[in-house]
Amino acid sequence: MPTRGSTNIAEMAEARALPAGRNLLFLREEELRLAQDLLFFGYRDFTAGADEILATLDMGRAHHRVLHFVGRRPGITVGELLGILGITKQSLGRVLQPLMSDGYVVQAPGESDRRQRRLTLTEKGMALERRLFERQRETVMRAYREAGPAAVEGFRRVMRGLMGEDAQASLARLEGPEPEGNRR
Amino acid sequence: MPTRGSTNIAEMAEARALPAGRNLLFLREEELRLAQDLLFFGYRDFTAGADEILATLDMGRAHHRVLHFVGRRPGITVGELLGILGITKQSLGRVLQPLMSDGYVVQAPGESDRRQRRLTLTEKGMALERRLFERQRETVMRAYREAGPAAVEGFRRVMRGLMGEDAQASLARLEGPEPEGNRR
DNA sequence: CCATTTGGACAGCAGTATTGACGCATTCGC
DNA sequence: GCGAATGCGTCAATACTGCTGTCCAAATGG
Repeated sequence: MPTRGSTNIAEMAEARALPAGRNLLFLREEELRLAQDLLFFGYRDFTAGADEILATLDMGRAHHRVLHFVGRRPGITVGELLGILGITKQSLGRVLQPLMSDGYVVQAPGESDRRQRRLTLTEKGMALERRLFERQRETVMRAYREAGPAAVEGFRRVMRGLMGEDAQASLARLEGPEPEGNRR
Repeated sequence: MPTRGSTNIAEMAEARALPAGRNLLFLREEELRLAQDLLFFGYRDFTAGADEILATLDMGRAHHRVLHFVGRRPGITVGELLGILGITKQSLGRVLQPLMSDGYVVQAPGESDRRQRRLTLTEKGMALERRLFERQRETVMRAYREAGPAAVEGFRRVMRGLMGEDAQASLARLEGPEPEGNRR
């Protein structure tokens, strides 16, 4: 039973014996381990700043996500938001209700379909979203500046590739043009 | 009260009026919004595959992280692990205890300092870690292949930049050489 | 008119993380 | 050698986010 450094994972020893050249068809052991580490640390620290602000308001990341996506798509319906976030109606309800009763978000019936509740940030909601946004801007701006424009483009390409089809579709919709007269 | 596309965030209209050229000193509004979206969707989908496997074993991401870092640093002490994960002793205890009692991880007193509990994966632990690893390899490999080697390098640079100092130090230690005879 | 869609609401459960306090064994420093 | 510091485990209470399941109301659309 191994208890020390070089364990008996055969593949690991094998992978380490390979030359340093990149072989993207067979992702080397160390390359993936590094990707795992980078994503863990990077995502954690990316969210850390906003989390601090949110904690003072008795909110969490889920609240931020709602503020973010409602801010990005004013007039979004509950159903669309659920699709983007990938959570259940009940989970959304628990963060959306407080956001509305605290005056960060307002809802209005859809014009063509009055079952819908179109969500919009209030002035208060925009102010908070902007505060969180500015906090994260510092983090991302520093990373982008240090890495350079070419690296930024590469970062975007890889992150897109990590997404599943659903997320890529959601992102395309977010980036895309505003739907006609907000009628979804 | 705005309910439609162009809200009254003055900066947004201003930013959108700028030419497309990158200005890294002043990160344009849309660039950061995109970064936020990419990180949210990308990280979520990156972890989704492993999460499925973990759910069948009544485990969560926290268990995976322990398996990952103990696998990366066999003989790591509890304190070092706490430093890397950035969580409290209590939180770690709740996932580490089950992992030990289920035979995924074993602990042994340190040789030079017997207060320490050095953690190591068992065969069973290595097998599970590998299974989770292989699942994520598919996701990352696809993203890397589609993006290309240059993009991968850029991705790494940006992710490193997102990390705070502590995380960068932790990562350097993980990537760095095995400490002498495992004596920390 | 009725099935479907959209959304709200209630109850209960699980996983992850927190703070604070206490206890024990071991090691370090003077 | 002895007190202080370190490494670790544990108890209790709490918060946030997600899940499942059930039920209900309003509006839409054949």
